[in-house]
Formats: sequence, C-alpha cells, structure tokens
Amino acid sequence: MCEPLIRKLETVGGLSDADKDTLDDLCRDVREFGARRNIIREGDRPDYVHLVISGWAARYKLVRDGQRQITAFLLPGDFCDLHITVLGHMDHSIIALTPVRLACIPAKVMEQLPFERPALTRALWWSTLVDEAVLREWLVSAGRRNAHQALAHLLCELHTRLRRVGMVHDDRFELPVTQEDLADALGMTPVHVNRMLKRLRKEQLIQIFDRKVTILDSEGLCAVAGFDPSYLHAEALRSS
Amino acid sequence: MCEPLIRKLETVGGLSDADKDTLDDLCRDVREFGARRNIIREGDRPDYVHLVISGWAARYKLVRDGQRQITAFLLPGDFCDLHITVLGHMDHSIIALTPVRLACIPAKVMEQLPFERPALTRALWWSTLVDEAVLREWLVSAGRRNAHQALAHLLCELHTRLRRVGMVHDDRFELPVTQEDLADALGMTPVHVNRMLKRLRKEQLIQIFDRKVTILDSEGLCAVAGFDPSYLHAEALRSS
DNA sequence: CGTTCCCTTGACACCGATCAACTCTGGTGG
DNA sequence: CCACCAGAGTTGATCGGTGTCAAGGGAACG
Repeated sequence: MCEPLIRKLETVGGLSDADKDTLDDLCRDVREFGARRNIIREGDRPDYVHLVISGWAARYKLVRDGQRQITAFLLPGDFCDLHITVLGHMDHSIIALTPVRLACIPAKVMEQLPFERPALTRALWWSTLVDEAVLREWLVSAGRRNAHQALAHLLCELHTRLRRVGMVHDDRFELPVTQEDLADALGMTPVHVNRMLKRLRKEQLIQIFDRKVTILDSEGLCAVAGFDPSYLHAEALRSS
Repeated sequence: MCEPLIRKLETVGGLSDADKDTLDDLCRDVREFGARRNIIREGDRPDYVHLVISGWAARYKLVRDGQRQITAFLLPGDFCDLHITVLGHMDHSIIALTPVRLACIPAKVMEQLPFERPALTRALWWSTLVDEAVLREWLVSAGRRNAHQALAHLLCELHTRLRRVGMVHDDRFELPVTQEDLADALGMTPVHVNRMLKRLRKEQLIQIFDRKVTILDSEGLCAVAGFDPSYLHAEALRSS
C-alpha cells in the first residue's frame, strides 16, 4: 500500500523487512480526498500524520491580498505533516491538487517509532531533510533564476523525484496540475508560465500533451536549469 | 557556553537540568572563524556538527553564473549542519558573515543522543523544523511579496529570533551584515535593498545607524510585512 | 448547446536590474 | 601626518523581464 514510500526509502537502503512490515502496518487507514480539497489548514493541530499514496498535493501559504505560494509539491511517498509530531500546530495548509489517497497514521503511533524502529525513524528523518533541501533549491529558483531557468529546474526535479517512485516511463511523466498551480509554486503568473512552457517546447526540450510531459532533451533541460541532482540525496544513507 | 541555544530551547520548555548539562558538555570544543571565511563547503562530509555561539553565519548556494542565494541566516543558538548526521554530504555551503565562534560537536556523539537524551533530541528536531518553517516563509517572500514587504518581513523575523536569544534591547538589535548579504538573502540587488531601507526609514518604521537597527514602529513594520510570528513556533513543544 | 475551466496569445505597464558615478569610512604604508 | 586605496553605502538614469489586462479558443460536462 505504501509502496511509493518504500521504493523511495529503498534508494538509500537500510530498511529491514520488519521495517517494511511496520510501514505497511502504518498505512492501513487510507482515505480519499477530492481535487481542490483542503486536507489540513494552517493552525490545525492534527492527530494524524498523512502520507500520500497516490495523486498530488501541495503545501501552501496565503498572503494578505489572497495570493498563494506553494512551498512544496507532495508526490506519492511524501509525508504531508510529519513535523506536527513535534511542532504544535500547522504553519501552512495542504491541499489536494488532484484526487488523492492518503494514509492516515495516528500521531501517537509515530511517536513510539523511535523506540521501536530506530532505523526506520532515521529513514523518515532522511526524507524530511530531503524535503528541506528541495525547499532550499526552490528558494534559489525564486531568488536567483529567471523564469525560463526556474521552470526547467522544476521539471528536472519532478522528473528525478517521480522516477524514484516509479512514475516515469521513457522520460515521460504525468504533470496533473494546472499552469496556475505551477505559477504559484514558481512565484510567477500563469500567463508567464504558459509563455515559458511554450519556449521550452519551441527549444525542443520538452513536449506536453494531455498533462503528460515528455523530456525530449534531458541534457539540454538540465543545462538550461543548471540542475545538479545531488541535493536530492539519492545516495546511501550515512551509516549510523 | 551554549547559552543562546539553551535560551532558545527554553522558550518551548521540556529540558531537564541533565539535558542542559549535556548541552554544555557538547559545546566544549569552540573554534573561531574570521568574517567571510567558508565554514563548510557544498559536497563536504563533515565529521562535526557546528553550533553558532556568537556572530552571524549563512547558508548559501551558488548558481552557475556566480550569483549567490543565501537560504538562511544562522544566529547564535542555531545549528549549521545538524542534518549531516543523517544525510551523507552537504548540499550547500556555510560562510561566516561576521567573526564567528562555533561549537564543534563530533557527529558520532550526536548520533548517540536519541538513545541517551530523547527529550533533548526532540528539542533539537524542533529547532530543525522551525528552521524549515523559516525557509518556507522566505520562499513566500521571494515568490509573493514585493521588495518593500520582503525586507520588512525579514526585519520582523530577525527581531523575533534575536529577541528569543536575548540579543534585542529596547527594540534595537545589531544587523552586522552588508546590504549585499541582505540582497543575497532576499533575491534582490544591493542597490534595491538600499532603496528599500531608505524607504522604510522615510516611513518612520526603522532607523539604522552603525549597523544597528531600531524598530521605531513595530506594528507598522509588521503591517507592511504581513508578519505573523506563529511560524516561528514560540509556543510550548507538543507533549510526546 | 450553453457554461465553465483551462490554455493561449497580444499589447502595454511597471518593478526591480543594470550601469555608472560619487561619498564616506577605516586601514595601510610612505 | 598625509596619500592612497578598498569596501560599503548612496543616488540617478535607463533597460528589460515579468506582471497586468483583455480577448479568444478548445475540451469537458450538464
């Protein structure tokens, strides 16, 4: 059931069969959320940790005048809110961008994990820290890359992350979000996202049809983006 | 020695005297770094975790054409690289912005902490997760706030964070970095930072002299920034 | 067959970048 | 003591990337 997560964690190794069984066990309670539905709201104090099983969700914050900044795309295998086991309340909201299936894990159970399955706990911290590294890279895009480079970088990142959970075939993957969602992630306007997608298409770097992206020229796209995947930490976990 | 950290962690409570003693013990090995000196470089696999005792440092990444994006200001009480106990290598660099004193803690020692001092470990994870929340807010600034608002927001944040470690007196604190450093944090140019500082001064919100900032109108500044401090999680730790 | 959502495109405006010059300060060495 | 220099801050003029506004098209759906 939580196959994407197991797949992701296996890229760094260190999980025993017992750990995997524990994961499976944690994911018994799966719930569905419709597209556009808020899953958790800023200020909430949820009693459950949510793990994406299928579909896309997003973290976001709103600013006063109603503008939205998406701070993370949550793909299958990503946790929505591991941190609320430590922090008291949510400081941002989470929304389903597509129909989503989420495993709901009681926070109390998560809090026992360090004592019962330290290696698994460590792997989950790994995934949290990678999320943080992704966030840093998004800040670099917002601050120091132009729209062309930033969009290319996002596509490279999604390509790599989706491949890690087995959702890329022949350099082709689904991008089931609107251009407005992309704009809110990149800190741009939907109009400009559209222009930049057009440009990447014209440059023969990508192809888009029916919300599916094909990377035509991976090297070229990485070159535009200045993409270096090492921040995604796809190597082995540091031995403890 | 690690008084700023203890002070910060005390705002959320839950530390025993034994925990504090452990912290003091961890900070025995203090080293100095001159301003502008790189402390850790992207790709490094440090064997020590570094904790800022005094002075300011910054996380940053460089993009191809040499531009720099600062992704965090590291103030007294902040860890530079807690994550390398889990991740294999640094995906960004750390530089001293002013002369800095750092406690150097062997990574091996940190890895024993969960078993010996679980409450303290939890508090350290709290600080890591707050760092992540700060990062999200910076992304919101970069993506959805204009220069005026973003600078105001940064000043509000620094005000709050520095107060937490006892470095604000009468709404006055040191800002010992250049305008270029601020620009690299905000994703702007130094010229524009200068203009926005001038504007905030003209609006009677702040006063700057000799690299010391005085907040003249805290409410006004927060209003410009749309600042809501709850993302800094200054409330009690969630009981485990 | 109208409505809604999303994508697409063009014209124009503006925020912040760029370029350049000047000031001020502290440091360094003759 | 003074001349020189480097680094930081300040300001003005101009440019360009991206936002804004507006209109139209296509696909899905009731």
